[in-house]
Amino acid sequence: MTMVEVRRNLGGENGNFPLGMRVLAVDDDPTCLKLLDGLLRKCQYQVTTTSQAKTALKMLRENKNRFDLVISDVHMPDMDGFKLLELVGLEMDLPVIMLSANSDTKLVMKGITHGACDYLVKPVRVEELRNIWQHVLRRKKFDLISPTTDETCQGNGQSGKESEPTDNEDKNGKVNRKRKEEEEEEEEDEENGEEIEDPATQKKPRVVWSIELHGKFVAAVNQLGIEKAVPKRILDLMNVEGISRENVASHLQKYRLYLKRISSMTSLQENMVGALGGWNSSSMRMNSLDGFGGFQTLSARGTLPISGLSSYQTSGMLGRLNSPSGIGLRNLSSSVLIQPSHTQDLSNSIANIGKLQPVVSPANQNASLFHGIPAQLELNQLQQSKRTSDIFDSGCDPTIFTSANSLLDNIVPVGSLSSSLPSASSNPLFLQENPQQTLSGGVFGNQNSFKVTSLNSEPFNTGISCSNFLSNGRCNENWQSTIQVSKFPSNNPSSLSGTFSHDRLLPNGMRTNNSSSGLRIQSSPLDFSSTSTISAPLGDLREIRCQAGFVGDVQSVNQATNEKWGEHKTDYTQNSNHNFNTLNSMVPPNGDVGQLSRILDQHNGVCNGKIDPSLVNQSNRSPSPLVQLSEIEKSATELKTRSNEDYQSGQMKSQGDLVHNSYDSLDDLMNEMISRDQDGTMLMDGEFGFDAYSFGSC
DNA sequence: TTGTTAATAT
DNA sequence: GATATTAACA
Repeated sequence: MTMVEVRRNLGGENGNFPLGMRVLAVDDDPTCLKLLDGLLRKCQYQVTTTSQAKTALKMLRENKNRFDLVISDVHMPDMDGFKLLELVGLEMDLPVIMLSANSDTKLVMKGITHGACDYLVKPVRVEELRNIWQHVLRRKKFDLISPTTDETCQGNGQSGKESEPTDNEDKNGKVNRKRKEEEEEEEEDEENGEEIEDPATQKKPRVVWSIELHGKFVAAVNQLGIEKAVPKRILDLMNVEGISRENVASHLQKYRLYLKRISSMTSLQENMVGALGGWNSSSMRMNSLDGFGGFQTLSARGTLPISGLSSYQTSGMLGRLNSPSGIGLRNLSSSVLIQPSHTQDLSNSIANIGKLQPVVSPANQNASLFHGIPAQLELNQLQQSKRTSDIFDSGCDPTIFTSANSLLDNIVPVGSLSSSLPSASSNPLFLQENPQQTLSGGVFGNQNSFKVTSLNSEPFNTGISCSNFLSNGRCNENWQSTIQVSKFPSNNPSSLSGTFSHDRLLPNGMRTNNSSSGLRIQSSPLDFSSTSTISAPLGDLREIRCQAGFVGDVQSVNQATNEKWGEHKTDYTQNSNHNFNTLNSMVPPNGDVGQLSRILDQHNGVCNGKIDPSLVNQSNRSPSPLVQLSEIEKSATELKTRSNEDYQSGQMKSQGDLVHNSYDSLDDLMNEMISRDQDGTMLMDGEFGFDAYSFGSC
């Protein structure tokens, strides 16, 4: 309804509002009433008079639309003016003007608070009556704008009608007063047109953390290192206008919670694995271990497609042992930084986080990422398929593969790795070896689940951090940073259940003992958008015994490296956040994908005869099932026969799928895992859960 | 002032 | 419930 229409209605038949406005005048004093009548008529109002309040009320009730406004004396014998005011307000919601010779402020206040739209003091002047129409207009306008409020008012009136006047009075008074205030505001707006809001009350525009913005945020955080990432610095690094320190602080808060959640998920996963059985007593000890090379990356649920496999190895280990470590990344259009690190120098590593940045050119990513990886993948897959056999029972699982289910709500199907791999907009993470890292002894020394002989007790620490930012829609879900750090547990002779016999060499160059080694795949019940796993290289391992305790590696590592986090009130230490930092820091600023292939090559070379660990850790779902190496090897060999390109371009299918299905043959497994498009590129299954693989060793 | 956390708003 | 803003506190 337009204002014109409102005024037409207000004007009644003639449409010349306020001319002809229908006014009911109530006053017990005939003289005053007569005078009032005359004045109102002088204003060309349509006037009805009565000397009795009850009569007035009756008239109003008979036809609620008969009058536009009521003018009532306060003091009347049959009914108090305020009572009439109240009832009118409740029942008709007509504007009521109080009239009284008493100009006492309290009385005026009472009238207004009880809902009177005006309070006139006798003798009333025509000038005052000339503008009373505005109350009608205002009331009508208000009704149109806020029918609900009016409705409420009416409702209150109805309900309170029978109750004590005092109760109703207060209630009504408030309502009416509020209305009055609103009316005044409206009036102001009308008068001032577009009034400038008070800067003090003006709300800040809501900051939407777009992907780009978040990307800058994460970049800044990475650059600073999570430890030093404080709102102000982040803001400075982001160099974005329009956001305040508070905004950043808020986002940082959320980001931290996110990381924490991830970490807790990891812990949960570990715990579940341990609790699910399949782990013998010795394996249970793994919790006490510093953690063995298995680690996984987690990503927030969101839309991170991940595709990419890379392997890395610790530099120290590589140099000496050439033992390869593999990392599986499933991150398309996301940035992932992975770098092995040594536990001992976490602080330094963290400081270097900022240096980590994805550095792979899209063109090369495909090849480089997958180069040399196939074997490991194969192992994983094979093991998964063969999961029915319990390798752990046999006693040795040097290598652990960890895969986490995808948390991603949206998984982006990848047409091909090359296409899916980081584009200019995406920040793929890549594993890089850190040549500078040196192994320091002691890591393996105390490991229960894992025994390595000839390791020299060198600490082995690997870490991966992945940060994935997808370009797809939701920013919050795009936090795909995952971090995993794994430390190789020190070897604990007591925990050794067997010796690795290096009888067989896996296609990827890994040697495994049929009886003692197996792949173990760990899948997390939790969805991880991206998971990456790293296999810890076991350089000089002559004997390796593995217990199915790799799952706990991450946790143990965290504990080992949590000194810094411990400083925080929040428990970051237990989570992967810490790891994340470490990993990031470890990643060489300029690492290139080429390293992956190189690493892989090394891996092949190193593994020969030296490493057996091949456990694929299939997370919670089936912790115990293990695949025997022999079978794995066989499968792996078959896989190897396939073109290398296929492997490189291939992507893993969700682990979940794999888990649920047992494969009788390699082909089945492969089919299940990989779908290809016409170009021969692998297609990522929408429910792809195979986000990460971690290789415990070799 | 700044950072962190919790409460509150959207 | 997820996010963002704001308040409160160290």
